[in-house]
Amino acid sequence: MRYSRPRGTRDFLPGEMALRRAVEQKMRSVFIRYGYTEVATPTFEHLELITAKSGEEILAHLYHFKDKGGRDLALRPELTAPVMRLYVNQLQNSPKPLRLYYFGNCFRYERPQAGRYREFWQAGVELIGPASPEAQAEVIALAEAVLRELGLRNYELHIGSVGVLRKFLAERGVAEEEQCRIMGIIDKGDRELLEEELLKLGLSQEERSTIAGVLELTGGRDAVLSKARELLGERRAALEELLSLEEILDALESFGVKYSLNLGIARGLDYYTGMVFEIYAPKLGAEKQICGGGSYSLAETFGGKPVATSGFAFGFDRIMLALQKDGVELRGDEGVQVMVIPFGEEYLPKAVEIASALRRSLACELEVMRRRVKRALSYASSKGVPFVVLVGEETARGRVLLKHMRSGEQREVEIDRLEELLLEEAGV
RNA sequence: GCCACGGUAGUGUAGCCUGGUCAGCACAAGGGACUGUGGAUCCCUUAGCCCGAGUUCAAAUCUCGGCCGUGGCCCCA
Repeated sequence: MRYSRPRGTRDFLPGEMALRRAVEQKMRSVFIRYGYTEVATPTFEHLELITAKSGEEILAHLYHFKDKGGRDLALRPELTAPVMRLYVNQLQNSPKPLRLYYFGNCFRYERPQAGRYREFWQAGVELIGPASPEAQAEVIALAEAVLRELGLRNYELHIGSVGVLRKFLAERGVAEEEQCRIMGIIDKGDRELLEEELLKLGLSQEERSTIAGVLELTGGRDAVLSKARELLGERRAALEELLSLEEILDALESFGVKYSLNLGIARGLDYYTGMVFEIYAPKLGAEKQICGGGSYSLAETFGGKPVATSGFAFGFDRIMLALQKDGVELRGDEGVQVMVIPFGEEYLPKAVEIASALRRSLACELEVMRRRVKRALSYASSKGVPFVVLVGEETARGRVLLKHMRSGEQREVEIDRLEELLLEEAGV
């Protein structure tokens, strides 16, 4: 009986895995250079952690189950909440700012499609402590730096603020829960339903059209900001949010990041509070969002002291797709550098000895199928192994044959010098 | 949640419309020709009709359902 993969999951073969690791390495390297250190959290968490403040959209697609002790558990649908739980549990008293990065698989029960899987990978960061504009600007700049260093060319950064609207609603006495629901409707883009719901909340015609107007605002910084100020009039709390967004944008100037403003961005997660941003790779079509982030509040939700937090997550699989569509050349690991082949079984022990020695510094494969030299060489050749060490009667003189596969050139060398010669010639 | 198209060895495919040869081919893989030398040739071997029901004397082929895949809508990463 053969078994197929569960729906929406993928197998990664060596070729693809090498590329994924290469991209992952590059991402890590940028995170590290911005001062971030890695954390990891469990693949599953208590259901309540996930349901606490994720939003309906996430809950509808959750993988949840009971374990043998009757506990309600869920596979993580994203990583910000688990990382903040980790922070509240164990890192609250560490020096600020705290910069954490992570990389992990997440699960959502959705209809699979190009760039959308039930198991997918996210890579992201959380910056905990600073509330300053420059801190938030740096988070955006970091996301952009990663994409730039990966060599991605076609992407758009959109910055907005859920704070402006939330404060607008709060000023009108709308409870936080209701705000979340409204933001969810905005996120879905159903403007009719939005109008209806705002009416139910008792908002006046003027207030409703102000909200609709703000949501439409997209484009360059100055135009959007002045229009937004005009629309918001005397609503102080909302204006304050707008001002703090402006400060972030000012800070972003020095980072040299290009963006467009979009006050219609709502985000599907309920924990965002202020600045939000999304990055799109237009070539990916429907699943074009490759990054999402912003400033949020979760520490209190998990029983911690309030603390300023912001972060983002990349959809790793979508980044891979975007790089591919952009024609970015990726180079994976080299693979096997040298293969050791004995001339018959009597030389096998010596071959094992030599391979073991080479493995101190080289990726070395030993012929273990007792194939004829001819077949073994054919294998090495088709696998693209650059060097072969042939172990035979020359061992009596402490020597072996070193063959360069590309040129076909071959010479007798001392076993003791083998590693040194290979390191030299392979340039590794 | 909705819509369209698809599913034949590991991979790529022929056959399906017009049911009826042991389901054909290529590549890959393992072995041999060829007991110390690869990218060549020849031979052999391994390996397949997604699952289930129905129609029929007979189903890879027709019908229905399911599963899976690809893409679109919606939403997210």
